[in-house]
Amino acid sequence: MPKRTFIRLDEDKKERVMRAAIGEFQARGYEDAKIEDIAQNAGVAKGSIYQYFEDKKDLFLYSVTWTIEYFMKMIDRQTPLKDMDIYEYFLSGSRERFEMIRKEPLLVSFAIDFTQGKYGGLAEEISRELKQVGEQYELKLIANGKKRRTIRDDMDDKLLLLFFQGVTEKFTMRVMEMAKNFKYEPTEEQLLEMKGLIESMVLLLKQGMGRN
Amino acid sequence: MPKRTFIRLDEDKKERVMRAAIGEFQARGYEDAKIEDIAQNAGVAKGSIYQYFEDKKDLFLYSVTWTIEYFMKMIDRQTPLKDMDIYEYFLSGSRERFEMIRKEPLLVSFAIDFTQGKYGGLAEEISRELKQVGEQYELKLIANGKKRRTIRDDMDDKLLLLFFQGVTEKFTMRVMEMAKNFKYEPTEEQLLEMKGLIESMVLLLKQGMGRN
Amino acid sequence: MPKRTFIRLDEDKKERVMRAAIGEFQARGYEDAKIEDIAQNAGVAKGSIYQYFEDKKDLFLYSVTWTIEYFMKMIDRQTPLKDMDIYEYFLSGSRERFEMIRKEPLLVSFAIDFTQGKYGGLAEEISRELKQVGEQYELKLIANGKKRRTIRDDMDDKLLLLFFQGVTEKFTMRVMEMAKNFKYEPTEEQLLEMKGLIESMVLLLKQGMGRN
Amino acid sequence: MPKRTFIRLDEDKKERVMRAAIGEFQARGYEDAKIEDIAQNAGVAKGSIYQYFEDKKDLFLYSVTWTIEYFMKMIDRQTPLKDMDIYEYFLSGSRERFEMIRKEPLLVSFAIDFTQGKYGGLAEEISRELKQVGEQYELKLIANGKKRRTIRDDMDDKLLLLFFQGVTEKFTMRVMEMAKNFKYEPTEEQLLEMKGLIESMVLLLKQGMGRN
DNA sequence: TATGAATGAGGGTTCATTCAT
DNA sequence: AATGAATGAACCCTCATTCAT
Repeated sequence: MPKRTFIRLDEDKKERVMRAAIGEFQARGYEDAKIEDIAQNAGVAKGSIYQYFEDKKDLFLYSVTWTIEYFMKMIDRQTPLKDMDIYEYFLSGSRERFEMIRKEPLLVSFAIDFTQGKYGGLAEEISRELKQVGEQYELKLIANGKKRRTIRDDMDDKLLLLFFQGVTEKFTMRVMEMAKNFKYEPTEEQLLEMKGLIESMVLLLKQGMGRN
Repeated sequence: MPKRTFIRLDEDKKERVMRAAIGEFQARGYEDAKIEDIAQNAGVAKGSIYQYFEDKKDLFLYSVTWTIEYFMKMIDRQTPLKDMDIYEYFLSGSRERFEMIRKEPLLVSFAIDFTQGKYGGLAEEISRELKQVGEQYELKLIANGKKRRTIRDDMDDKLLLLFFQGVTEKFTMRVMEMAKNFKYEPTEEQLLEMKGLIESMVLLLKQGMGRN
Repeated sequence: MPKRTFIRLDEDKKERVMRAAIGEFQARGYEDAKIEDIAQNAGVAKGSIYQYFEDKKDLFLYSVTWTIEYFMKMIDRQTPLKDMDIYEYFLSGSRERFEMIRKEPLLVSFAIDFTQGKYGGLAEEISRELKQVGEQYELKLIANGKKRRTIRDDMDDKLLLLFFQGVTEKFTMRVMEMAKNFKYEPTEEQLLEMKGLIESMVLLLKQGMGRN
Repeated sequence: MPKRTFIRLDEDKKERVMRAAIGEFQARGYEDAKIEDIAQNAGVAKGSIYQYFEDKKDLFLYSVTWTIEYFMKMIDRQTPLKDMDIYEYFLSGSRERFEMIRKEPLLVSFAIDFTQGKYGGLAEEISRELKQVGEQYELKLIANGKKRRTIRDDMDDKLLLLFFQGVTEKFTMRVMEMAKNFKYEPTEEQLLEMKGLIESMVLLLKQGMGRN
């Protein structure tokens, strides 16, 4: 819910503001984030922030929304995942995914943090939505897998989801950590290591929830 | 690092202060936590908090330490798990674990949060300790499992640990949520549901990382 | 002292701006009045206000002047009151006076407020003018009355003025209040009630300051 | 509604704070009044004001209440006015009243201002109460007068009240203005002038609403 | 000339920390 | 040692005024 003034801004300034905000929130947490610093980093005056957003909370909430939309666009651009096999899901676009992590570590870590509830009740409402979209998709993958007989059908979908999320979140975090460590282009070796990580994960997933 | 004054306090008051602090930090997050409210809830004067601790940060850090020590004691009290099978780990003692979650939901969720980095860099240093103790133990279970040939040996211990943690943490969270819903004693039915949850988890773990 | 730009505006826009300003000052008081709201209500851009007036104070001062001029014109238009008896003053033109209150409650109440000093020192200087014009006239009526022997001559004109103003202002306020309550045309009944009010007032005035 | 902290303060500090507040509100109006200046003038820290009052509005509201209570005490100390004749009301105790005006010009002018609605809607609630208390008393004086046959009985009490208030308020204002002009002790001459003013007023009142 | 975005000084408010009792 | 009042730095937010288009 930014104000009209913000909507009308040119893309460049909008992006500068949003990235400055996200950077500040991520660096200091919501309470400690200073509007003045955000404005400074975005290259605008403190007062301008209040021309764009109702208040600090509004700015934060839109930071979450903006990030979600950013990823939505990213994902849209990627191959349609409609009928993908749950195990293929990670093995396919993995290079693209690594790329994204490398190019947008700020957005990625911000997204992870608010999704995991690190911003307390603040982002809850918005991120719950995101979470559910994700869960819907994952549940569909699971249902698909049962139909294709690649996933065991002796267990409740909810339980399988728990298992699936537990494993994938943990590995994603691990990949994130690795990604943060290489500055520019990852070396071929690093990419291989990450690929190995993902393959192991898929193997474990397949073993665990697969129909053997 | 509380001051000498705090050390000398009688156990009851010490506990009241620590629980008030943890409750406040957990409810509002570090920045939003108010010393005044903590003092109030502990039934002491605001100034007294500063007789006990250097400052807010000191109080927070000790809240983490205190929680860690609490769990260390718990763990010590349990049957020596030395040679336990990794799958048995959850099935045995599950009732005890439920008990703890039910009796100390505050401490459990506080521990989960700071372990998972929800308090930003603040608790990192101290909580690393708890994390490592846990990890050491889990790695030992994994090594044991490999020896006993109950865990696949074609995969790196670190990767297996990741898998193990991902799954168990997610299920623990789920159990926590359930535990929050029953007020006093859980009904036999609720206990059964939780037990079913754990059994499914163990099954998935076994399938995934087991040697089939 | 509006700028040349304002002077050149067409009457309609000028009036919209002035009424918006007066409405805002009256509704919120000088300090709380927001230039933005005034501009909005006048249907012009905030910046335009600064093309018309030096600053907020300038706008306020001119609001006072504008109102005064409005009433001057009104008064000019009425039958020459030169030789009117002080008691007749209210009984004659009373319908016209009610009309004005009904048609311009905003201007009337604004005039009353700044005349009575509700805007602090701000309007003092300018409104003193209106006050003096009024007082001059009332003093003339009093002098006339003494000559005609309808007003007691054992009391100082200044004191009689005080008495006269006290009574008439209070009753005017009362009439204003009543006027606010009827939406469109006042019913004949309401007009009668107001007339009765005025007649009672005149009676009291006559008794008090008259020569019996 | 000051906080407990304020209630517990010693009388001297309480009075310093209240007078500083009233002085500031009276000098600059509500919006322009600065908490910092109030604190400074009271000789306390800005933050302390917030230990005493919820916020600026709370402080203002209590300033009104405090002033009212101050006058209540003053009046209580004076002769019981129970059965006083409406005309005697002003003639008796006039010297005491002048004294009060001279000694507490700040409180008096503050009281007049908020009673007359100069603080807009802010003090409305509280001052309405005060106004009604006053009106009740004045209506009683009028009823008494009718019984004693010192007030005409051919007119509605409400109308007589309007007349009475109009006259007395105006003259009170006039006396206030005069009082502001003498610094220390009023000269005997000045007292005489004020007395003359009051006597003229009573005469006019008596003529106007009296039974002749 | 009209517009509305940009600016930043100013002031209310919070709260960790200090201090007097 | 315990208390709770006192302090003031820090920060959000408002809005009159300026400025670029």
